[in-house]
Amino acid sequence: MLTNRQLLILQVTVDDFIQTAQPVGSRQLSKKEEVPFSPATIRNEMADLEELGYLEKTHTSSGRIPSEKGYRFYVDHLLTPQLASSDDMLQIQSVFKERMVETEQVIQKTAMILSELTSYTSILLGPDVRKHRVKRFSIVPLTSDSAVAIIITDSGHVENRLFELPQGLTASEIEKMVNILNEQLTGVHLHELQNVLEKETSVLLKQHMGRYGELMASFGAAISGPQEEKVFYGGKSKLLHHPEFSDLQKARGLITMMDQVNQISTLFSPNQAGIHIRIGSENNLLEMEDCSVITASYTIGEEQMGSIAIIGPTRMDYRRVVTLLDVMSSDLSRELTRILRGS
Amino acid sequence: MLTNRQLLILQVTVDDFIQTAQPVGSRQLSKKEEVPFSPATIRNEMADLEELGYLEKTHTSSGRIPSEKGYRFYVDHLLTPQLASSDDMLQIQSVFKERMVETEQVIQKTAMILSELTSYTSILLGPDVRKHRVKRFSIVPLTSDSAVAIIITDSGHVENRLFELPQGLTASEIEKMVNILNEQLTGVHLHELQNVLEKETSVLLKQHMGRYGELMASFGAAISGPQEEKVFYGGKSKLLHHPEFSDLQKARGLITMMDQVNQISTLFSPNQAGIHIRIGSENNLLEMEDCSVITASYTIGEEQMGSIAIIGPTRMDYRRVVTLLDVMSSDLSRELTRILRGS
DNA sequence: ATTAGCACTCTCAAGAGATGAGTGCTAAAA
DNA sequence: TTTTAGCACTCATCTCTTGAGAGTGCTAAT
Repeated sequence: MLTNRQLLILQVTVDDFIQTAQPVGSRQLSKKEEVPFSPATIRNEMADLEELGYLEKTHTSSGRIPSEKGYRFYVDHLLTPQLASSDDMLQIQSVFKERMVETEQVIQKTAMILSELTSYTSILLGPDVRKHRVKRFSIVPLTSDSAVAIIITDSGHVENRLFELPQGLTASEIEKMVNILNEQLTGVHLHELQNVLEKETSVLLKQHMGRYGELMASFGAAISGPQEEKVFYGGKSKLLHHPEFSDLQKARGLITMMDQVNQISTLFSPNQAGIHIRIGSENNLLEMEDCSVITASYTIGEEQMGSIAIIGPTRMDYRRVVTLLDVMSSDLSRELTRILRGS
Repeated sequence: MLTNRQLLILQVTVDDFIQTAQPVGSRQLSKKEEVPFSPATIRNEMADLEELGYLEKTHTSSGRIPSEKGYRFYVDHLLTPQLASSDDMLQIQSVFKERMVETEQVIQKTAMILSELTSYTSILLGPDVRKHRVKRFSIVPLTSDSAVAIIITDSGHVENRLFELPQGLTASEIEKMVNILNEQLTGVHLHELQNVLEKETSVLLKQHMGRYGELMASFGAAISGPQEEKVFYGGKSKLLHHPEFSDLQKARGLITMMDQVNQISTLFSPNQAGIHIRIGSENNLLEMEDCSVITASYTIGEEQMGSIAIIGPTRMDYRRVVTLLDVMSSDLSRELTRILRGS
């Protein structure tokens, strides 16, 4: 168990390092009002904190910097909540002032403002399409052998896929098919779609349609295709402005990683409420060794819909980011709910 | 007018610099078989070429590097066409082997392969939506006061927008509206849509609809909203691996620029056939001072539809990129035409 | 338990050669 | 007249040294 003095020194050390990005020395610390001890005392305490694994040195005679364990402790025990500054609040309001009607626009703008306010990179995962329900089906033939299938969800999201049409299908057959689909599938979750289609709807369709097999092969494949969450970035280049990435090697790694969408999802905790912080190697990604990720999620109505993440250096301003993310996620939830449930 | 010997030396100098990224010296050049002159002779010629503005020195006693004017001359007069290697051809075929049905997939994959083959960054502008024609309109009410408008184009592209519904509009009124829209607007170019809607269709709608004014305010705004070309990137980080961007300052600038979609469009020449090369400052963008952009375009059927661009350092392998772009743009055109016009 | 003092360690920046690649110029060779 | 050899000179780069500065650990005094 740490003594109060050790807690104080750890806190001030982390705070200082977050601000300056420079290793903090004992003399420097003792000058601060909050720390009424002599450099020698501080040195002793720091040596103990280092032994316990909370602090590190960059070289034998440098000041100390927080270790991952140090950040973890700081985040878990020393992070006092804080109200968002009125300045920040104003900026956040501005996102929602325009009363946009497209969810994508709102999310994109949220991403931008977040990265603007934090000077880190933000990633927003778009609404999880698979949780939406079918509102309406539609099939529009394009040529004699291709058509586009359209699914409108209750949230106003529109999915569309091209698929091949078997030869000789008549317009009235297609119409019949659309009717059956609408009757049978309205209200079904998108992620259950394939299932229901195969098990239940197929029986009905088989009765009413010629060339059932061919049709379902291409239609089924089309609508059960990948429904990925869309990824929105804010300020991809912001990260490069922090001194920890003045190493080109690391900068390259990060940029490369951000271009690989599949890697991104590993950064998000399984969609759960509240704010989560992953520090450095906790991200299980080599490129993210020097980064921390703070995630939150937003809801539409009552349901978890998507996630918000801020990526910054491990030496990031956790307090500020947590505060902003907290405000932002609830504001975003409110706004999206307004759009989709009516104002 | 340049002598033959000057042409030779300029060509070899540019070729060599493109390969090695090192200033090329006279001694080094004279070792090559193609250049049967002594270093001293080459020095004299190089001095002349420098005076004419085709070559530069990085410092007083360094070898020469091509100036922008040098690259321009090289590209305009010294670039002998070349057949794509069979290895490259194989790679390119692989994009189209899978017979994908979604245009976006094809374009995205094209972007990826291009950047893979060139080790530069590729940008593909998606099909210009405004050139597509309306195939079908659809309106799906979501709540009592909002609906989603859907436009399906003849190319299978689907545009959708949320808009607000005036209170008390009945389902049959909406149906009537959709019918009118389909009758009147089918076959209209998307970029003429707003025009036709206001001038012609509005008369009809006014006769049959209650609350015409309110409805058109929000519906009109929705469907005439921005229809931007989608931008696809391949290998955003590839650029960072070239030595000219080991300067962090420049790297940052580039990455930042690529995130600003509006800047991207300035890189493309007005959509015209053939291959265009812009070197360094010809791009009129500060961040692109050290980059060249090579653009081509692809067609669907007969019509110019979108553009392909490769961004590399000014010291890029022009010959190779031009060749690849040539092959790729015609292959992409063929494939997209197949998808949309039926195989 | 705390602090002052001191020797020690390490980084960083500036300066001094040394090296090497390359140039321009001049005079000799072709 | 054109080409080439030779030579002095320039500049970037690498390495080594040096000194300053910041910080530490340890010991002894408070």
